[in-house]
Amino acid sequence: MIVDDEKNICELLKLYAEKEGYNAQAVYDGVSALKMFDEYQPDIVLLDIMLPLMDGWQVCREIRKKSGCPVIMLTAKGEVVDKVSGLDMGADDYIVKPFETKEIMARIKAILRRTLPDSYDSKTKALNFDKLSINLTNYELTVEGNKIDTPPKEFELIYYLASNPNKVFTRDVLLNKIWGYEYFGDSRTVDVHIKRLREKLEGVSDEWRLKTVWGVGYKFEVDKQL
Amino acid sequence: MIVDDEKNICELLKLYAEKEGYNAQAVYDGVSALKMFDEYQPDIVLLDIMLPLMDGWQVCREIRKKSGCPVIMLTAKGEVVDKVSGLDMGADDYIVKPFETKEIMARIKAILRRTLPDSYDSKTKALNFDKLSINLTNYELTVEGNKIDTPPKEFELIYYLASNPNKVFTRDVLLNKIWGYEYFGDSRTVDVHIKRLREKLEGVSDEWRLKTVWGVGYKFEVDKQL
DNA sequence: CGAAGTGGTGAATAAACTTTGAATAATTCA
DNA sequence: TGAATTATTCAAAGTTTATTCACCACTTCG
Repeated sequence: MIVDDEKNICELLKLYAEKEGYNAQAVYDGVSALKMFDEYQPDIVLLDIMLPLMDGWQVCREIRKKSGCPVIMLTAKGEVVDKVSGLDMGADDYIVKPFETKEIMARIKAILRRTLPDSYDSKTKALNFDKLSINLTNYELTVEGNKIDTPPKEFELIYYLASNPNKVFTRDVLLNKIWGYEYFGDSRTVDVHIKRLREKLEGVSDEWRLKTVWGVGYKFEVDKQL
Repeated sequence: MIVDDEKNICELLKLYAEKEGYNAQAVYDGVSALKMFDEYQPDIVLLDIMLPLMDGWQVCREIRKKSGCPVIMLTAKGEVVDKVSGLDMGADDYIVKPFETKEIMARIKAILRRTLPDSYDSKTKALNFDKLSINLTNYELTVEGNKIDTPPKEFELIYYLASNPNKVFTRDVLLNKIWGYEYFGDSRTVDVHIKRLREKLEGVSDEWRLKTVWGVGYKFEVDKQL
């Protein structure tokens, strides 16, 4: 997502981003930026500081409140910026205008590499594994292109597990992250959802699986890397 | 992890990092850096470009091959650097010497905020020894990359022992730390678990072993240091 | 309203792991 | 060397944890 009041700059960045294979959306003021952010759920934000309606700092702060999405600040040359307090505030990088488009793209690439899981494809906004694709944008799970019906909870569960492949999550953590509340009484809720997912994904691929870690929890296990 | 051939610089950075509450390790050449990297599994690396034995670029490239760990490059003022190709190569940020310590800390903080899991627990590190890796994040024990099945108690036992290599623990201590309660009556519980671990790890390496300290307890013994 | 889809529960069953006790082996020390 | 102490091993019994199932409650939507 590109936020800058100079439409030309937006245009330029958008073109370059698309040339790199990214999806790009541009908005021209701070308030629209926040709105778009919620709707569009970008993987990264390029954010000018001088903006109508709400300045870049405020926008950055608002974004930080609800998301860890990386933010690159664009600053006009000569603009006095306290880099330290800015970084401290949640921005991930600075670029001074006028900039080298090539440099911006390199920085975006560098940040995304670190930020997103290897299996995430920012072009389609989906997590991809052998024969399986998990797309948060449209809440869709596909196996070799065929849609698999997955109710919300099931979808969120597999999405969460698959965003951190190989990492074990306890049931507690999953309940908190996905169900979003402190869970009372014990129950086999998570297990049942795991079971239902397993049924649906049975025999699809042997490169990944929903694995039980006995006495601990579950993980989305993936064999090969790269 | 701080890598710089000027010990003073290392010292300075280390002091500041520790003031911020981080653990810091310093090494002074590229080869040691890679070695330390495997052992220490840092959360972030500060890496000078000019280094003895192997330069910063090469070190960065090697690190990238096996990990997404963030890397900040330190470049001497006037050093000619192609920022773009550098970022593209896997570095996450640049800092030009002489630097503001405050700025470095802010950047580290910014990167870690994004990089580390929600609840930053420094325990999510892997213990690595010759051919053996013990990874608490995925609850996985691997020997030369191959997973070894280990039930919870066995895993926790070897993890605990291996977190303090060469230190002897009595059965009582182990029972308390791992089983988590005062243990009454005598039993060979610990012994049995040790036995099963030994079976699984038999002949894997001669650089370490689960050693009985007669009349006292057990230790995870490692030959070489560093 | 009623059918279909979704989410959660408790109980039965199954699987995996841990502990125990006893037999055996190794080590220490007098 | 041999008695005493400590460690190892084994398999069976015991325990804990996971899976599954059937069912009920709740929501959604025609």
